Amino acid sequence: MFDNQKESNLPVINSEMSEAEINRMMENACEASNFLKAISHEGRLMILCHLATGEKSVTELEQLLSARQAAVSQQLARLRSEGLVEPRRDGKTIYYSLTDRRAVQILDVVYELFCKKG
Amino acid sequence: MFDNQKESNLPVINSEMSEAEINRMMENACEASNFLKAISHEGRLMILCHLATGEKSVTELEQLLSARQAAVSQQLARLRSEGLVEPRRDGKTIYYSLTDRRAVQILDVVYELFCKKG
DNA sequence: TCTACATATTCAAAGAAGCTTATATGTGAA
DNA sequence: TTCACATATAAGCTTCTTTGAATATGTAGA
Repeated sequence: MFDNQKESNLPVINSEMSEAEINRMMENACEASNFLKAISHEGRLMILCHLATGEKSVTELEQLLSARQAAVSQQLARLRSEGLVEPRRDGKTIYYSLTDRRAVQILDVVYELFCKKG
Repeated sequence: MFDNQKESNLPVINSEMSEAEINRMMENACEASNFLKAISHEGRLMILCHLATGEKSVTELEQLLSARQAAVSQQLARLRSEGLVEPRRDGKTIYYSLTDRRAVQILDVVYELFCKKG
């Protein structure tokens, strides 16, 4: 096993915590959990990766993911509801871009850990 | 909107990528997606947080999470099957600890983003 | 060996999430 | 206004996930 304390800046959780602190922590965990669920879907993860290189229209994303219109639109709806992306209309087409620096930061780490291995 | 390019080290994904490169990327996305799914469960996320402060027995985790024995054990089984934690037996009790630096790194970022806000 | 304790596993039920098909909305051009 | 295109939403279905209850495994001590 490796030594966590050396690598992590995570706070110590102990029994001296007040109930308020524990509640706040549970809320944070819930929020983080929702965020992670939103990005842990393979299609949505790929969408975020593609958007990280610049805004894309829905049709472009459909092609990049080889997925159907409705499916992509629903995945975008989910990301929108989490505040991770935002739409910009230009005529008939709608372009999506990232709005949340948190998404980019997590993606960076995920990219480090899963794409640069080996 | 903010400028992704300034903040991110993510690679550019363009149409000049070979099929092999795209396949590799899809595999990575799939692997990352599985990893993120494993940690995006509120209970499992809390378990990982608790383990980040040092190994804990199953009973301790049950109390910390106010959850039932079977539920905690199943969550641990999932984390075990993903290779994120490992058990150590000492007499009748079994202690769990983190085994995957990736979990700690993601947790660090998540903690930064969701617990230090405001 | 028998018993008690700690943990794991199995299985069925409940719930959540995702996809497809069909339909609706909004925009530009004729 | 009518049509065509781009996107969004809704409904129904299927599949995955999670949970609780019951049961099994493994260990220590009497």
